[in-house]
Amino acid sequence: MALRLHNTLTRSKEVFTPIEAGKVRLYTCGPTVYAPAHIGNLRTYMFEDILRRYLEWSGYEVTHVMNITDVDDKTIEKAIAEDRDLLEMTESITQRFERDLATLNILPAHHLPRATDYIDGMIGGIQTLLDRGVAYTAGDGSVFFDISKDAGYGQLVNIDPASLRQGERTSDDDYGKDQARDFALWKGAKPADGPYKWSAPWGEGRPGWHMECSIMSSHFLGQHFDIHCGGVDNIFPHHENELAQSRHMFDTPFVNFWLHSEHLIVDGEKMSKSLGNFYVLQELLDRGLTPEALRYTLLATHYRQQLNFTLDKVRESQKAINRLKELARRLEQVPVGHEGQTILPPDDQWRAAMDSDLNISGGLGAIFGWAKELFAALDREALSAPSTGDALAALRSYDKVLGVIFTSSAHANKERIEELIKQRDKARSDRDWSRADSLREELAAMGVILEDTPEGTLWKRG
RNA sequence: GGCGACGUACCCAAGUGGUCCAAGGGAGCGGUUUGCAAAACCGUGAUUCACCGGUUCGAAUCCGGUCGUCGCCUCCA
Repeated sequence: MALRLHNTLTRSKEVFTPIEAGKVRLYTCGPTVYAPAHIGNLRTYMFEDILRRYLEWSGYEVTHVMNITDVDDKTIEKAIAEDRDLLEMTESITQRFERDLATLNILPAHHLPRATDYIDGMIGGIQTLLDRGVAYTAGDGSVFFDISKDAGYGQLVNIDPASLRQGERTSDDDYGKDQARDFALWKGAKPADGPYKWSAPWGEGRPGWHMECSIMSSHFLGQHFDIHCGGVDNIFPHHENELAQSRHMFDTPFVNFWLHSEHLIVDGEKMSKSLGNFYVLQELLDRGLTPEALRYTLLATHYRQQLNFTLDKVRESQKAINRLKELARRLEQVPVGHEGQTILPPDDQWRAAMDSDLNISGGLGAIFGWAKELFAALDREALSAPSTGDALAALRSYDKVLGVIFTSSAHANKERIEELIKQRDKARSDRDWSRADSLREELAAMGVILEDTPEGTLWKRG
């Protein structure tokens, strides 16, 4: 059985074979740091996290690079509007971004290069394209890539290059393109850019937004690497252009697998600021939703399917996670040496599902089906000690990918909650049921659900 | 207009030619358990996979058509 991934380049599932045995070089498109990430952005990073974790779970050594776009129209515009230094602003947003990922238990990339640190490399790349005759300078100091020189142009997005050149939107562009969809490798400096410009042989300005990914990916991963990811909106023009320029800058194939995640929509509609259904992580946490429940919600829908994000779905996710956490707790209590039946973990089912283009629903189905058997055996006190150990180990193993069961996220109000529970336990031992019940209601109002067990009172978030 | 995805029980969702008279999660109902709960367990849920037609011994799964939903094509994950 082998891992198969859907390659946008061929629009089909292909068996994944790394360039270098046992190792995977992975590049994922990171954020443009002009505003905090919204839940839709985070969906894509969650998909990439599952991809990376599953590759690692399968035994690959992964090198993961994510770019930080810290110079483009939006970042410059915002810095100037707020009268802040560009790098100071982008750095603070980048740090918030990293905190958001950590909150959701998304593994940080091994390298997080900032575009502004690689401008010299980008200038060198553009020079190569000029030298090779596939790029040209425009009157204002800009440099454009000539797509008519690229026979493969349009392959990723699946459109005929001829139709692109007949595009009717040519005149929209401020820069002097002489062909419809030629794209900017370098943007000549404009007054609106303020101090944010760099010197190049053909004039002052800044890199076009596709160039950074070619240069930074090749810097860390080589000119030919395994997987490049992003959201579907990146397919065109960003990745198409990145592929075109890389193909001509480098003398090797560029990327073997292009993977793209579908968008997240909210309550059935596209998320947008104008519709007012625009969620940022912190707002969701402020509503009392837990990081684990949000993580589960974002990972439980297959990455090539639109994810309809609703608050109900997050609540369902919380319950699903609670079930697995409860299973772990029960397994930990089985006495050593206990006799009983053997129940094997569903490793084959889990692997078969995940190997099929990361079929997470199938994988979760396997885990929950197995969980049901374990609970039934545990209730009958009929699970053998070896099976218990295997089950716990398997649960920990699956959670290396899922990242929602054995988490120890800091809970707000934890001390207050535990104090109230202590008072209630006292009331219960005094058989003061009305006081015990009112304390339980008070805790319920805080979103805390109690479980009285022979081993004491447990609590969890609802 | 071009490109693409999708339509499976009350909701979410896997399954892509027979082992499916269709996984799993959530909600519901009845029962066990519990001081009461919670959690867990037992039982209960689609004779059916948007609709119509076709291929086949056999289709949720393949082909054609119809209807519907959504996305990309412009900055956007």
